[in-house]
Amino acid sequence: MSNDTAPTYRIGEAAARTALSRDTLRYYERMGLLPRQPRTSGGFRVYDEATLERLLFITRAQAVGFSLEDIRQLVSFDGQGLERCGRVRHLIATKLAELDERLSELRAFRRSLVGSLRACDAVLAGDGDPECPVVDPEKPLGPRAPRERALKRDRA
Amino acid sequence: MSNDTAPTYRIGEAAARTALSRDTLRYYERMGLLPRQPRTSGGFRVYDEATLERLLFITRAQAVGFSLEDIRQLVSFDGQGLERCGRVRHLIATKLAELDERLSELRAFRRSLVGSLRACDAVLAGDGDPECPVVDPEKPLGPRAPRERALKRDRA
DNA sequence: GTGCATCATGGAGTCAACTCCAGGGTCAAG
DNA sequence: CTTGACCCTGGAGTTGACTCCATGATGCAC
Repeated sequence: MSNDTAPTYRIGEAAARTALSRDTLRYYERMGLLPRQPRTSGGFRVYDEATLERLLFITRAQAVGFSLEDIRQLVSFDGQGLERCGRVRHLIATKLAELDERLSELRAFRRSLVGSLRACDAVLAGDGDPECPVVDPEKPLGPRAPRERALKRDRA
Repeated sequence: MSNDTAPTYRIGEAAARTALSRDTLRYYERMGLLPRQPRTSGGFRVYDEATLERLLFITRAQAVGFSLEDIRQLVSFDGQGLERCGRVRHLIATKLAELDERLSELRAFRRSLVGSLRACDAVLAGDGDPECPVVDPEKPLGPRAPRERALKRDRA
């Protein structure tokens, strides 16, 4: 039998693999987004692959606009059985509806951005007045990444 | 000649019409998201329709994930002429690219949510183990509205 | 010309989500 | 068995985006 036990990581590795900071991992644990992680005899947190998955899930959820509290509610249903599953289903359905609303907002905003881009091009091509149409009556705006999570070292 | 001058509003009306608070309007002005508004002789801010449009634009931009700083950059190019338009175009193009990335994140997340919903349904229908698949290895999450901006009165 | 709602300003407070820090263990290498 | 990298906890600090407050002026109705 090959000795392929599932790999585990300490907080530094886990942080590197999830592109979060060590402090953020500890913070998530305090906030209940992760259960208290198992520790080594010396007290070091140990992360397994499933937990890293969970962290990536959290990151994606955040990136699309959920608060940590929202996320906590979803992942903290750590009871067992069908009754829990029913509640989770309900939560997910709710979140899905919210997501769809956000999606259509995003699309509407995208349309207005494209419109502005074209208006800009028209102005730059010399058609009409040299008034950039973005900053005046009908101006669209651009999106932005949810957060700069740059893994700054934790008191190296 | 009919006396149809464009309507203007004081801050309370403007706040009501944009579903923002008075304080938020003042805050946006301080932060440079709006130019300093014209005042009545008594010093009261006056808002016109174009400004309300701008506020709605800001709200939409925020709802899809932009920071006020992002938005400020876009709306503060209040110079004139083609050179400004070129810069604005560049900014918009950048934001558009970011937006598309966010859109695909959202769609990916949506897929994972739908998958979880189906997994929940399967469990609830009695197929397989009664282990809700959401909270374990492969759990998706739901989205959330950007912010609850409920127009609390400004020291009514 | 007196009320009363509405407004102004400057500054302090709040909340979420981190981020940093001090003081002190753990552990693998040499 | 010392050293340097890494980790622990508890708590304070930071940033963005508001929100609230005290004090005082406006403005329209009666």
